[in-house]
Amino acid sequence: MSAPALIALVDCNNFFVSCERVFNPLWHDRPLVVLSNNDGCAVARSNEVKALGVKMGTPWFQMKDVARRYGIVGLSSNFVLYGDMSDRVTAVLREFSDEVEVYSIDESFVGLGSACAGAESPAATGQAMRRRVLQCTGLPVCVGIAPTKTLAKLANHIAKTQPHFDGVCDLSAMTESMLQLQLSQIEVGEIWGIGRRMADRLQRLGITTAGALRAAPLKRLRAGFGVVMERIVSELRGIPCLSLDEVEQPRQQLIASRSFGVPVRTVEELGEAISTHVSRASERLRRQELVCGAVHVNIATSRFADTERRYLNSITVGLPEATGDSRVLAGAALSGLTRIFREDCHYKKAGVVLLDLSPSSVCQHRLFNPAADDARSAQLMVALDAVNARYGRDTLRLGSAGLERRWQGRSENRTPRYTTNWDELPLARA
DNA sequence: TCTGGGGTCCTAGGACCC
DNA sequence: TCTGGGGTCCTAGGACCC
Repeated sequence: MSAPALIALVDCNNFFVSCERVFNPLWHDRPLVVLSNNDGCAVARSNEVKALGVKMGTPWFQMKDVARRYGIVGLSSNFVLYGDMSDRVTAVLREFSDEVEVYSIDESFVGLGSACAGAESPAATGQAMRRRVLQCTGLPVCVGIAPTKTLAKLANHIAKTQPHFDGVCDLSAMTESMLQLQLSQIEVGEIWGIGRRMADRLQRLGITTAGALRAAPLKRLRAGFGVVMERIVSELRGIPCLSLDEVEQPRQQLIASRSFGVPVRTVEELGEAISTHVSRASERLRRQELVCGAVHVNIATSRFADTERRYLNSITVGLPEATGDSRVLAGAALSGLTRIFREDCHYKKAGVVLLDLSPSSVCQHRLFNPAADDARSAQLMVALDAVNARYGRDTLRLGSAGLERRWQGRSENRTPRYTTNWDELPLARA
């Protein structure tokens, strides 16, 4: 059997910040953050800002003092620009290999089967990629090379954090003892697929590093953590469980959501916002040549509102026929909103509800690929319709009970709860 | 005053059927 | 007092990712 083909993970360094620097050299030496929508919080940080200890997702207003003291520049995000830069990086990578899986806006997996032909080593190919991407786009990238995706991610982490690797780390070139030494220095939470919760659980079992997880008994982990963990551990051992997907799959859902900058006080405003969301979503839907079979509307008060009562409710409206027609989708979304309100007795009594809180709304579309199995789509759509017709408001109640449990499970000191009962909300009356 | 906006996959458990 | 078992489909929720 031949050695498994190698995979490279090519990841742009501080991607959004680097994109901004390409177009404004003045910012090369300044500590920089790129901010989320409404300039809410930091979604990208330059190395200088990272060194100051500013965490990903820190709200801008909370770092204003630090920003003033150290001259941090905060920039509004420009996702059209980042998408364009991302496409350029992908185009360069395709010069090296036919097997390119665009994993996210700033990283791609690249199959090195053909890319290494004629090259002195996989690492040399990685260096060539770095030079070429920098030359063509101005963006710095790091490359991690390994026999599996999970190891390639860790290799990339090593390339980024240990300067003597010069931006390229090939784990397949290491001896077993060198590999184990590297992995034993990486916290278990750094592994791709291990989030905070899993990391906590593993740490309680004494498994604190990637090396320890790699050496832990597979069967016990499978029993305790499920199939996802089994795959991660196998991948750490060099057994590929996640294939390279070069062909982009159509989306299964498409979400348009925004937090409101100001409190929304009337149902009418909410309705207008939902129409706007639907129209944005439909536009993307059509651009991706998809149709959708159901519309999901979710409204919630601000997660940060300092009030005892929080409101969160949602509804799924199935469509008789999959469509991308924004008028039909808006109609479905608004009927969902109406239904949420109709099922509240307070609304019925008062006629008008004024929300004196700051809600955010989400509009979500479940999509079906028209080129795929139509019968399956139809069945699913009918099923969604059937569910809503059968259970009506009970569906909502079940949902809210689950959320309540979840919320209580997460907060230790105080247990504010979500309610779907308007009577429990501090509402201004019309 | 101000706290992002997208996505995916897996599993438990209920409804329903034979 | 007795109270099948196996199967499918579906949803909500939980976990993760960037």
